[in-house]
Amino acid sequence: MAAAARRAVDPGPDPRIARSRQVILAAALDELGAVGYGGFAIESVAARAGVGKSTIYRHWPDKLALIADAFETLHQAGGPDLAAGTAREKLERILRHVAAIVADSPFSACLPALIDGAARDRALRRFHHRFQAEARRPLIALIASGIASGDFPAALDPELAAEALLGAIFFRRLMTEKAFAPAETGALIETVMGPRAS
Amino acid sequence: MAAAARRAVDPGPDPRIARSRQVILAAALDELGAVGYGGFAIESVAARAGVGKSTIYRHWPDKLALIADAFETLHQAGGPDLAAGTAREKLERILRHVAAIVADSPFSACLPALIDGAARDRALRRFHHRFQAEARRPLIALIASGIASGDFPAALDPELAAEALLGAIFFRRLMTEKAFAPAETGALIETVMGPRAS
DNA sequence: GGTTTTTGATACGTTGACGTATCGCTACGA
DNA sequence: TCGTAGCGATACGTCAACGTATCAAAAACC
Repeated sequence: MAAAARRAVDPGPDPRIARSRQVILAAALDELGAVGYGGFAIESVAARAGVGKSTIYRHWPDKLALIADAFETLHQAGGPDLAAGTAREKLERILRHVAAIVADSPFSACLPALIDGAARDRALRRFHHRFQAEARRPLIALIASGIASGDFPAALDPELAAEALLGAIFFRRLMTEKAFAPAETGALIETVMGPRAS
Repeated sequence: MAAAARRAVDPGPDPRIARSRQVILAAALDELGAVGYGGFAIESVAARAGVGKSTIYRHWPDKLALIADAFETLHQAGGPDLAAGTAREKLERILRHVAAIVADSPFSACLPALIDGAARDRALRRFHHRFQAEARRPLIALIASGIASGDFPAALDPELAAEALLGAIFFRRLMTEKAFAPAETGALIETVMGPRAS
């Protein structure tokens, strides 16, 4: 019980552990972006991280566990401020943020690997879908409230509109060679949500 | 020159060759759908096809060549008839067709593998982008002509509208658990293209 | 300063896939 | 009917990654 008691009191047993986990997870994300889900290799992660292979196996039981943990680190919250402005202005702020992340970020780099992994692994698929559903909930709510306040056309279906807006951004990233630029956000909103009420 | 002369006269040198290629390509597509780009294994394709591994290497130099050929077979042309109807009706016919294919087809099954492969292999990426650009050209043209004829709002950007429509369908397939149903096509069009002019 | 824990290096056996080679068999084609 | 060309099966050597085990050095802790 001495160890348990000490652990209950002591918050950080050894800084080396946290440091190892952190650098390994970062390297694992690099690996996923570079070679994808199917090409992921523990020995390559160890090399990227500048770490012994044994250190990885001390912290994760196997490859799949590390991949799952790495994908989870991808999702730090924190979008733009939504306090001020009209519904349309808030919408534009959200979509610019999404466009920037989808165009260039660790998330963007790992997106093909995430989609592929979700197609192969049931647990990863559930995680992927669950997270995406949460991520677009505020957008749907914003559109719905914008409809209620008369900022957007009443004929709009909030979910479909959100999927069309996000869909355009993701479609560009995944199916074309030119990612969606933040500067196109205004035009996209005008196309999907109708012209700005003057 | 004797062989060349005979080949110029003889259309089908040996039916076994065509048959082998065909069954192997079909098995390769199955494999891509099942295990993806990174998990693709020639020996597994041979087993799926009920064919000796040596037969595959007789027809393709290596794994990547077979993968590339398999992806190309994915793209048979032939959309819906676009002769009759209003622009809106034609649009709905196209999108229903796309939705059906994206929801369930060999293309749909291989889509994650294609996206992942395009992220890893430069040649595959060029092929993917090129084909997708060709595939959405008629849709963009239809939207543009619909705008010109007054069937769609003049404020619409045809390319952005096409990306929003297709984007919603692909987004559903790749980022959510519920694929886009053909029955939702009408609502999607109303949301993105504005309410039906009465 | 001495003990304990984590770490990096390295070696190990195993597995699975690559791509090659060989060899009867069989189906095609004349 | 006979020669040829494509075929399936199988064995082969190679390689890369898996996950395990061991051990001395370094860092953290007290």
